[in-house]
Amino acid sequence: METTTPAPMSGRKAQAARNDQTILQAARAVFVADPGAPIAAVAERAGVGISALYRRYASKEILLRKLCSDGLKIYIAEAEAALADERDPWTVFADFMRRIVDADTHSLTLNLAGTFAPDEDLFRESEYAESLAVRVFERARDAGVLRPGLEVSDLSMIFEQLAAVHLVDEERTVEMRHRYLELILDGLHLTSAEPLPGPPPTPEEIGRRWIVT
Amino acid sequence: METTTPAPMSGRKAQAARNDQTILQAARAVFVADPGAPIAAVAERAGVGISALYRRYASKEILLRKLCSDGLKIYIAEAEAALADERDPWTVFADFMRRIVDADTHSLTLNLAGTFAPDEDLFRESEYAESLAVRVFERARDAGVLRPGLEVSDLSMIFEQLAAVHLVDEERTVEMRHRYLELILDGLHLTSAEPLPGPPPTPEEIGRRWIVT
DNA sequence: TAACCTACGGAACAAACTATTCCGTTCTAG
DNA sequence: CTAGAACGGAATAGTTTGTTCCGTAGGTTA
Repeated sequence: METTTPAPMSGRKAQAARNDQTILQAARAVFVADPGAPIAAVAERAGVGISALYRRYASKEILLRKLCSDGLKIYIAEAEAALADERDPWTVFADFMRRIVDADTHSLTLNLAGTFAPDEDLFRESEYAESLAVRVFERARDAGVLRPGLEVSDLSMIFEQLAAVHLVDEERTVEMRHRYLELILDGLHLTSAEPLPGPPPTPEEIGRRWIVT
Repeated sequence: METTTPAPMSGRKAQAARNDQTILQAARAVFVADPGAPIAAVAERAGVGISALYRRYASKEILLRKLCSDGLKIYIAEAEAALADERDPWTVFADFMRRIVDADTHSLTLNLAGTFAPDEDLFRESEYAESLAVRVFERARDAGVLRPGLEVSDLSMIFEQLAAVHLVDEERTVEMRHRYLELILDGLHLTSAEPLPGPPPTPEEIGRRWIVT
């Protein structure tokens, strides 16, 4: 007899499936708080043994890549959603930024840059994500709702700045990030203001930080 | 016979005095780039041996405190200069922020929070610096040149965000920080805009991050 | 039920790293 | 010429951490 309920919620398989999630969440939380954290800290936070980790990820580096890759997938999904959004260009753009800040996809980027060797796959995903970001940005710029002189690469830098906001309480941290995001959005929306000083970061300047030494 | 020239620029003493500077600069550069850097990295960057370091600072922690303390002294000097500045309130305030970003006093703060136990002296200096910042801020607020709802504690958070901007080239990094500082300043100067969302960080939330675990 | 296999907990291991100490050397002042 | 300040850098001793290994428990199948 077959049921539509996915799994009896007990049984070894279900437990393992749940651990899949728990471990990834724990890993994210731990590495965002401390990029150099030992793998044992992840296991502890997840409430599992170390071997439960190694069963899933053959090495720390592979786990790190997985986390980054997941972050990119979220970023991609949000960017695609923004491109499908029919509301007025500024609202779409601002909401995109708000959702990225909510998803906190840049905390790992910021902390882990240079600590592990990017994958071939990771590289491809990253390129694709960037190409979507370009389209989201250009749509706003072409609609004339952005301050002159801005570039897509400014977005990366802004996301990273916001990811640097850190209080001990996680919920308050998110609140604070939104506080400063609104401040920045107001600055970005000043369509008749002077361009910002200094040439914007080049894609190369942004990418070079990922090279492992 | 006594000369007014401070030192013959050769001799062991002069060399040592020069090393004092070199070592501090090197330490700053190294720890800003990597807060967990080994002390040997500082020596190498300074082009001296390890014992030249230990002759001056009995331990890594003491060196770290020295760096922090120096940063605070600069901050204090800039704040005092701002309080003595007679130009219009907004210019004074904005220039204060620009100079703090130039001095880069928050890179260490941001990176080192929680990695060493603050001194009694350090604590006092920090309190004094904060009290000055309050006065600089309140002068601007009372003059009505700030967006409503802002608090002094917002300044700390903003400085830390800007300190998170990092490219490989140091000069470009400073340039980028100024780019985003102008963006933020425009937001802060929107005197008739809506207050920012979420309660501002409390002094306690900001200070708690310094507790060593 | 019995054999078997998956997922797991966590101790044990080995490699790497790093703050600090120590000793021989160099250079200068007197 | 000599005492000693300043130094370079190897050696030390302790800690940290990624990964492996082995024994166990629960579920599955025949």
